[in-house]
Amino acid sequence: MKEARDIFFNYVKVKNLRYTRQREKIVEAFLRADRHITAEELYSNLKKVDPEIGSATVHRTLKLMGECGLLDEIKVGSGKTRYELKYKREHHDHLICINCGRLIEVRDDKIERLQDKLARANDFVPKWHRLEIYGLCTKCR
Amino acid sequence: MKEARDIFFNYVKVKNLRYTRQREKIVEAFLRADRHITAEELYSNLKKVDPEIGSATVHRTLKLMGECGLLDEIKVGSGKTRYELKYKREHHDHLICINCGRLIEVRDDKIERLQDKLARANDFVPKWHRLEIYGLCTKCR
DNA sequence: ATTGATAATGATATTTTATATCAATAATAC
DNA sequence: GTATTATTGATATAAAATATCATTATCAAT
Repeated sequence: MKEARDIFFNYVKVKNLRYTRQREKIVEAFLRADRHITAEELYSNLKKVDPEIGSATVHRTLKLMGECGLLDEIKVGSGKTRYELKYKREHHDHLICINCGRLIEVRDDKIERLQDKLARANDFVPKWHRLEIYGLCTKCR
Repeated sequence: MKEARDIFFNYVKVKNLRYTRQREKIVEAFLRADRHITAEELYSNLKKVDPEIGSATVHRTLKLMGECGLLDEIKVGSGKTRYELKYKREHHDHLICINCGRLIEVRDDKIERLQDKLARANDFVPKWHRLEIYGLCTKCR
């Protein structure tokens, strides 16, 4: 996943920020990580390999990644924010199991188009959206 | 809005909970309030009239109202949860202006049906959903 | 109406997640 | 190499929600 990395470090350069060891490690760990990871999980992953990284820096770097469009914040359920890689992935929606918490990614182009139409019909310029369908997954019903 | 009130107090009765002065006031204030109110806002509304009500009780009562299906929790943006009356209102989605924060309620039956279909196609039993479309409203574009 | 069991309350403490502070350090331009 | 200043990590703080707990209030049984 070389390109996503480059997006980030290009953003850093453009904004006259600095290329640091920590940022590099955090970005790479994020790109390697499971989808929908929390800041805390990412921090503890990194901690194992490199105990010299602070959680504040993880939060700060995730924020930067958000600013340059690399990830989305997903706030759902327990108040813990989850971060999801956005760049170069097709947009998708989520099915969320209310019993076990499983997240399933789905997509339906017809829905996407209708959403756009709906927004425009209300004199609204859509930029992005979030659709979460709550219910029971196969295992839990 | 008598019926919503009754839903709540019926739930209280069924669960062998108690009918208290505070619960009554909180529920009625919520039903009178603007849509998408926060716990804090509701608390401060109540405080003006009845300084004897505690914020913990407001939170607890909102939770109860959620359990009996009277309201939805909307977690968006700032980490502050907003509560929205659900009972006897048609389900709707939200357009959210990323500039001024305006919330516009919308609904499209075709989208609703497709969402249901999408969930079932994934072996998922949908219970409810949330669709938020972010963008710019008329004033802000 | 009185009483007994116990649910509910409000004040406060605690938890949880994210952000701010700040002295020390490290990255970059010159 | 040096000066400038962004970044870091530890820690404190903020902000929202929940837990604790002694006291009070509800309500069923009498």
